[in-house]
Amino acid sequence: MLTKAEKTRKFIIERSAPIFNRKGYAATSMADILEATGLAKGGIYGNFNNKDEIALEAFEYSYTKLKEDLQFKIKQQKTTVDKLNSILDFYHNYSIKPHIDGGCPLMNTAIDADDNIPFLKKRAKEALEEMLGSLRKMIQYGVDFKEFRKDIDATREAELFFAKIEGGIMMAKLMDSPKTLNYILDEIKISINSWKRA
Amino acid sequence: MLTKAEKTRKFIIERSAPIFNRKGYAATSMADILEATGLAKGGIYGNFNNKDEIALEAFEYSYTKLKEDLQFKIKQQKTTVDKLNSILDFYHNYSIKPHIDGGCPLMNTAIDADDNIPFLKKRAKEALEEMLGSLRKMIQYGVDFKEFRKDIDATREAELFFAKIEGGIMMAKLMDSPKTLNYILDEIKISINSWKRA
DNA sequence: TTGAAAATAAACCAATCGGTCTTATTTTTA
DNA sequence: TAAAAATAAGACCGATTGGTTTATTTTCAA
Repeated sequence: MLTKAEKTRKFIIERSAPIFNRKGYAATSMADILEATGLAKGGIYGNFNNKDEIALEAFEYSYTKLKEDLQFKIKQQKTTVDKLNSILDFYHNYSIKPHIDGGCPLMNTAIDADDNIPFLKKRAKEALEEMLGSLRKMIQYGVDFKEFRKDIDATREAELFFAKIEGGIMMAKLMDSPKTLNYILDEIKISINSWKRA
Repeated sequence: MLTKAEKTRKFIIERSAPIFNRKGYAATSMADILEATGLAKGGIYGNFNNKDEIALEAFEYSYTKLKEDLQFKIKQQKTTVDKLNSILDFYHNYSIKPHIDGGCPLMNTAIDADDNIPFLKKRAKEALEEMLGSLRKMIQYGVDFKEFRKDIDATREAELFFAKIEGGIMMAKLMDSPKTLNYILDEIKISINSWKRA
C-alpha cells in the first residue's frame, strides 16, 4: 500500500507532467503546479525539494508511460515484423492523440533542455539511448532468427526508425495535420518489408 | 543607407536571435538581451514595443538566414539532383556547426511555441510551408524536365525529405553526435538516386 | 551654429518568480 | 484515546520579470 506521502507525490507528478511536457521547463511555473494540483505551497514543498526535482520526475513519468504504452502494444505481437508494425500503429494519429499531452517527451525535452538545463538533457539522452537499445535488440532478434537478412545493421536501422518518426511528429504538430507523419510511417513500413529474407 | 534607428534594430535582432533560438521564448529574458547588446532598457524599448516583437523578428532573422544560406549552396548547382545533394551537404555536420546557434529555428520554434505562443507558432508554420513549397518545386522541376520518373510525388517527397532531416538533427543534438543525422543524409541521398529515370 | 527630433541611460513600477517558515491540522502509532 | 509524527496551508521573503517614465545626450538638417 502507498503511504499518504507517496500518493501525494504521485498525484503531483501526474498533474505536473503534462504541463512540463506542453510548456517546457522555464514556462512552467510553480503557480501552474499549484493550480493543477489544488495544493498550496506547503503541500508541494513538503513533498519535493524544488522545481527541478518535480521537472525531472515529471519527465520520468512521461517517458515511462511512453515506454509502457509501447510495450503493451509490442507484447501482443509474435513476429519481429508484427512487433515493429505495432510501433508504427502506435504513432498513427499520434499528433492528434499523443500518449501524453504535449506529444513526445523525448523530443520536447531534447529541444527544451538541450542548451540550458543539463540535468534534464542528461536524463533525456539516457532515455533515448534506452529506447534505441530496445529497438536495436528487436531488429537484431529479427536478424538472428532469420526473419531479416543478415546484412541488416540493427543499430543503424533503429536510429533511422526513431529519427524518422520524431521528424514526422514534429512536422505533424507544427502543421496541425498528421499527413507527413503518416507518409513517414508508410515509408518505414515499406523499409521493414525490404529487410525480409527472400 | 540605414538610419541609425534601423541599424540599432538590426543590431538588437542579430544579438537576440541566437539567444531565443537556444533558450526559447520563455527562458529568454530582457536582461539576457540587455547583456547581449550592451544596451539599456531605453535602447531596447525605444526600438521595439515588447519582447514578443523582438522574438518574432528574431525568428524571422534566423529563418531568413537559413533560407539564404541554403539558397547560396543550391544556386551553385545546375541539375536537380545536384541541388538536392547540396542541401544534404549543408546539413552535414549541422549538429556540430549549425547555421545559427541553437540549431534549426523551425524545429526549435515548433516545439517551443506549439502549445503556448500562438503568434510564434503561426509564423513558424508559415515558414515551414514556404520551405516545403520550394523543395516541392525543386523536385517537381526534376520530374518535369525528365531528371526524375514521372510517378514521383513531389509534395510527398518534399515532406519526407524535410521530416527526416529534422528528426536527424534532433537525435544528433540530444546524443551529441552527428552519427544518426549522417545516416539519415546517406539514406536520403540513396532515395534521390532511386527517383532517377532508368 | 542652432534647434528639434531621435536615441539612450537608468531609476522606477507592479506583478510574478521560486522558495521558506511558522502554524494548524490530519494521520499514525502507542 | 492521547501523544507523536507527518502533512499541508498560506503569509512572507528577496530576486527577477516585462515594461514605463524621465532626464540627458546624440544626431543631423536648416
